[in-house]
Amino acid sequence: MKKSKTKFAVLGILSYGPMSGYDIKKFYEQNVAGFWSESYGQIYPILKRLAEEGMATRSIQRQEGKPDRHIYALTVKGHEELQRWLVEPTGRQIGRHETLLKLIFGNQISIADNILQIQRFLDRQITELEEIQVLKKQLESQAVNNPNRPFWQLAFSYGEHVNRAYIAWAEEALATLREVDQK
Amino acid sequence: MKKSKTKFAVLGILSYGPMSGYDIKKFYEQNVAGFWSESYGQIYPILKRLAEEGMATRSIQRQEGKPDRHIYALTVKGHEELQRWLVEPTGRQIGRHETLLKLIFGNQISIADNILQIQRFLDRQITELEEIQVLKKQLESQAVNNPNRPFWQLAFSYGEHVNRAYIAWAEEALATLREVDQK
DNA sequence: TAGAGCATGTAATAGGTTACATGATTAG
DNA sequence: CTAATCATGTAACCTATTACATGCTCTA
Repeated sequence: MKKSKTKFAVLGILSYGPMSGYDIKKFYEQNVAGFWSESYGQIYPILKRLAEEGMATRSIQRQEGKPDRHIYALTVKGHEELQRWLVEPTGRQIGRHETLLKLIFGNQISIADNILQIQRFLDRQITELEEIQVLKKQLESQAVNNPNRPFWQLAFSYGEHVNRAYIAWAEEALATLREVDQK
Repeated sequence: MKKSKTKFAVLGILSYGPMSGYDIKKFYEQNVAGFWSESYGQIYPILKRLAEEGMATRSIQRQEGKPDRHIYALTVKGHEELQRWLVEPTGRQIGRHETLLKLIFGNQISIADNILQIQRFLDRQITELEEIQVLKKQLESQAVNNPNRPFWQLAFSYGEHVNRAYIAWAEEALATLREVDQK
């Protein structure tokens, strides 16, 4: 049986403090776009289940002119479940990397088209690196006493390392292909 | 509507030459373990569909003592469909990186447990880097005239770059956490 | 003699996205 | 006046993995 990690992604940000499903979605979109995502279709049913299982409590916050907010807070049981997962060994991940998949079939298209694809990849990675650096600066200026801060710094540092590697590889690959093209 | 790339992964290796569903599975397991995977539950139905749509032809190869092999070969139509996808811009990928997800909740467990998780990650990346280098050496010694070879070299080079970045980050992160631990 | 490799295939199930429904407010 | 933001939730749909069925041969 394959196991979903969405439950833990939800328990995890609830450890930052009580929040709503809407907040959770926003959190993943705005801060973790690089390495995680969740959709409403997953978040809301799981929040409901967590409340039923005693992992979280639900309270309703009324608002004027806006819909009510359903605020979920971690219980001790939910917190223990989160910790159990956090210390558990993480299995090997096999992502699906479309650009690389296309690359190994590169002989079926022209060198120029291959160059174009890698150029697009490179551009995207440059943009992403800039995004990471903006988030990193934001973190550095605020939240000085936030106990989660050192972990976020490590996460952004990860993003920088990996993105720089992507960029270095793409530049090398472009140089190689341009050489092949001229022969 | 979300689009599956399995179809193109299948068309793609058929461009290397006619082969069976079993071969395709083995191919992805043995050569591309790092960035792609496919299961029989996807491969066989898709091969059937490709044959029905005129993207591939099927022939049966009888064997003694072993089951028959159903060999699929690309048609012109299949080849065109593959090329169409290969030149198409690739959208931004949002992978799900479990180690990083755990990291941003690191404040919920001890520093020692965080170190253990990153150490496991580091060990895995070192193993993977070695695997990539074995595959790279294999490629260098054989297949000198294979037109796909340069693309495979780029793919392995990608693997090396990214894995080295993983390793560099993990070592840095471990050093940082060990410092925090001593304070 | 148990298990792995060869080989094809399907059914059950799980995982996840997208579109839709609802409805008020605010910014451009 | 249109679109976005706020906010919750569900249904339809697609994607993908796992387990199972079948059955022969070779290796430990």
